[in-house]
Amino acid sequence: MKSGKISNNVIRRLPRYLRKLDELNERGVTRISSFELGQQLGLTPSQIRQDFSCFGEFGQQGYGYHVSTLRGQIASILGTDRGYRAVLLGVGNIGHALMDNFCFSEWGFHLAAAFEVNPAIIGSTISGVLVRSMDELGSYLDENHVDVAVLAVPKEAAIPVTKELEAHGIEAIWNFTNVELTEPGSSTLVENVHFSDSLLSLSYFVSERNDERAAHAARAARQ
Amino acid sequence: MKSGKISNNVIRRLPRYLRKLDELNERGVTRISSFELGQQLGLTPSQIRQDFSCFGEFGQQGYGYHVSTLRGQIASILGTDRGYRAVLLGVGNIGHALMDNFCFSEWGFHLAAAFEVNPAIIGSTISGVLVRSMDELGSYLDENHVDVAVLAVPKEAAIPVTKELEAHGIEAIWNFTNVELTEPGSSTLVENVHFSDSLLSLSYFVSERNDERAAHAARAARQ
DNA sequence: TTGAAATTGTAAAATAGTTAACAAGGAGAG
DNA sequence: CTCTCCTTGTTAACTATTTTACAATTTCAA
Repeated sequence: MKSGKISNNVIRRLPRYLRKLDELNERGVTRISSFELGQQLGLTPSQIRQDFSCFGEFGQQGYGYHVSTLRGQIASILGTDRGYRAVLLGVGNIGHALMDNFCFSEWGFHLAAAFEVNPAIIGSTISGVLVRSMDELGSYLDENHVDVAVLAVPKEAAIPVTKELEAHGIEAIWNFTNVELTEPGSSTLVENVHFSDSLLSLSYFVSERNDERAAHAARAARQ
Repeated sequence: MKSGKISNNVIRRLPRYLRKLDELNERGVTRISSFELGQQLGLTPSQIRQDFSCFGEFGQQGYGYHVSTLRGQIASILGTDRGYRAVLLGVGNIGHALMDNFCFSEWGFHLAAAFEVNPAIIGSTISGVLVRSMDELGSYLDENHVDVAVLAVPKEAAIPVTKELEAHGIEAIWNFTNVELTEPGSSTLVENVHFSDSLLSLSYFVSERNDERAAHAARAARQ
């Protein structure tokens, strides 16, 4: 078992492993080798073994990995058994969609409250979660332990709301705004979901493929 | 200027550069050095210069980079000036939120149509885009050139809809479902927006921090 | 019970990515 | 116009990540 700091790349692969293991579980697969897991995920078997070995010895020689056991171990590494509490800031389209569709509890999170400025929806309950006034945010955070804030407010509100969150002890933000929250000095953990970054990457790969095809066609035409 | 394949890491940083340059533009900043850009993004100046140098020489010695020129060059590298056409599959919460809130045109995309199975919303127009029946998908794709499909259907529909998209010539998918679409054999470009992966990574980092604190507290108590 | 086949965990090698260092050239003050 | 300072692009050194290779161990068929 490797010790010391685990690399970011490894961490980012863990949720993918978890997702695949869930799928295998559902399909009734009880054991899997690093070779087959690699095939299904497009990774090399050694990378998978190397990744797992950062955290312990989860497999068995000559057998492979027991799917549901491994699933549990990865889930635990990711902290899904710690019962983290979250609050949602901003019940606009995205916030609302998260409340309706995203199953926080599936990943061990409890969405305890939501906060909005629009009086039309303050006081309503969405998917079992009460929407409170943004004015109550500070006092709520003072009185309740919250591990993660889900930031889904409009662009303009992102910085002021973040400041208030930090002032009331929030140390982790799941950021759905397009704003770069990561401040040089700050120790707050920020995880960004930047839709536009994702689409732009795809745009690059599409362009690259188109360019390659055009170049190929041009070469063919010249001969 | 470097030649050959550009690394994935570089591509993933380009949208962040673009975002920062847009912000600088709005603030009226006209020039910036790699040093200052690095400060603001938490990257080293050499990495920034190295990244840009993959695509050409955009700076000027003794001066730095001209913000709006550089912005345009990166936007062009990412393909935002190619007028890609997109269609949306699934007008549920996420799909609807994308139509209302995500500004496709800001990134050079044109959202040409949306497709749904729910008869209650088929025929309606959302943010200027007509919602069509999913039954029309195949014929629409045969008659209209589409570069990217935005997949926001329920989990169960992800695979069949993807198969139909591919059967009608779609080669790039922006995937909002929690399903792993990347098939070993397929050449379709898939860009995933897996909310749960993102939250789980954050969960890991929160857990890591908590563990470090607990260990620190235990060490302090022992003395 | 035995032995071939399978599969892990890890050390070492190979590859990839990041940072440091610096020559070259332009900006800007006087 | 000249001189100093600034900042780039790029090469080389360094660091990190991935892959290869293999001893150790277990499974499973006969």
